[in-house]
Amino acid sequence: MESFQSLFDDLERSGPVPLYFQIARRIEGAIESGMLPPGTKLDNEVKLAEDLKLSRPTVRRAIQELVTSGLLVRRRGIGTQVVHGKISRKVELSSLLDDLTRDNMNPSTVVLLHELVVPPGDVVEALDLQDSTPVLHIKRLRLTGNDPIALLENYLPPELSDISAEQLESQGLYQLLRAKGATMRVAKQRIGARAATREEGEHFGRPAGSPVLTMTRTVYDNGGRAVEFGVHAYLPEMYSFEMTLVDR
Amino acid sequence: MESFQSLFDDLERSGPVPLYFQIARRIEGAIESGMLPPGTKLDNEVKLAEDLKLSRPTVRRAIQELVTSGLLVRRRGIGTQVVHGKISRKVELSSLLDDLTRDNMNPSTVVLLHELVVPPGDVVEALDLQDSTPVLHIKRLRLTGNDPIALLENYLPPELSDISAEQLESQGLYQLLRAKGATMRVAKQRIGARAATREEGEHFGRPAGSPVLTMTRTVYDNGGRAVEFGVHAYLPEMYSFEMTLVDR
DNA sequence: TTAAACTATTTGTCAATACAATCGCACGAT
DNA sequence: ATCGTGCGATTGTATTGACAAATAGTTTAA
Repeated sequence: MESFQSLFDDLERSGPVPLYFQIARRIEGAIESGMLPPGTKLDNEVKLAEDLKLSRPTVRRAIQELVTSGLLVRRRGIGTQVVHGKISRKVELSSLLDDLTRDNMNPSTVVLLHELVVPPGDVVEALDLQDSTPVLHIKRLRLTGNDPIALLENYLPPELSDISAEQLESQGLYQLLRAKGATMRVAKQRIGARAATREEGEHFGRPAGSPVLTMTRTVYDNGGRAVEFGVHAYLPEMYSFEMTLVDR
Repeated sequence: MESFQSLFDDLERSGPVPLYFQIARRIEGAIESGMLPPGTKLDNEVKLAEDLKLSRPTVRRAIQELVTSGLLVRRRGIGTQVVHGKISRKVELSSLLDDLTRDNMNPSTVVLLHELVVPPGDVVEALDLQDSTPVLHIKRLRLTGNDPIALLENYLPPELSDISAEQLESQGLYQLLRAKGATMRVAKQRIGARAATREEGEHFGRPAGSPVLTMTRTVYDNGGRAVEFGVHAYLPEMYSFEMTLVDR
């Protein structure tokens, strides 16, 4: 609709951050801050490119990023609009701890188990292990304030098994893995539900058999090697998965 | 690694299907058929473009599609590889009926409720309704063979409320909506768990209070207008959500 | 009056090119 | 033997240019 050139004033044209990314971030910010309310029509790509003194493909790529993530909708002959309906953060390859920290939920972690074990069959398959070298098996209770929210069970491959229980209480697992140089590029996960075990019930302060939300996830690095295998149980009153889907 | 030029023989250069899309589909097919096993290195973009007699941006866009959907991994200086680990179909803006049909699960539908109602508050909000015009409220039981799998409750906005119970038993809701010209571009959904109500328990053949997996979804069309609002309960022994996440 | 045809606008697709950044590896210096 | 250094290979970013296709609105014709 209008011109928002001011939004794009100080683009770093020679910095390490790609131009298309800088633009995408600013538009995203403008949408989330309410400066661009739902339904707003963006300037057309040609004009935008002229205003920003950039090429059309660069502008187009920035817009594409936001279309793919569900913030914008493009229609040929019409233009580009901010999506109606409040769109929330999608499911990302992020850690529960990061999510809770970002939302100021005051998260903490209690390590319940920390041992090296010979991997059971399902873990061998999930991590695609070649032999029976012991792997690190951990079980953690995640809380927000004093309220339990999830019981997290994880297996780590031998080369990433030198993590201490103390480290796990002070930092998130993904933080630690990243610090060790693991990349975490692709994850496969399954979300389901089942009745709580007695152990889960005790930690959650609920009777055994009450419903829990479950998520099992295997994370792979750049080279396709498994980095982590996790079986998580969430207290459904406290947590659920929210996501935005876009049809392309 | 090798040359797969044969894969790309008869590209329709002047048809209505974009070239990058044709290429992406063929690579996808080659991966799923096992012709390109996990870890296989694709030819580099420049060579691929030469072989196909296309520009590099076009080839690159085809590859980009598959990277975004988690089938390929690209690394600068290294090349493009087929992702390790069997990657499954991600959560898509698809209907349960389509999924079950594709997997030969012999699905069927029983319409339990079909009525016009003045929309309750949460529905007004979800569908972003301006007045209290009655909306269609339906409740369906979805089965595979003779086994119940889900209880589906939906609300449709007034302009899409002329759908009969008979139509719903023979076709999927999304099929019907599409036939009415609705587009369904973006969806926002939440996956959680809770205890089954008495009604759910009866339909599922389980005691009330046993765990159910829940999904609430609002679907929007091109213009950002809400097309459908659904509250679904799944029998967790029969169904779960599987998805692949890619970090970009 | 109504329907068809045209037009302006805007995104979609594709090409050809240039240079930058990163990675693995071989080679060489210490 | 080990640690850098440099080089080739490959993807990442960005520009410019051209034409196609879809949409909404306007004008024209029946």
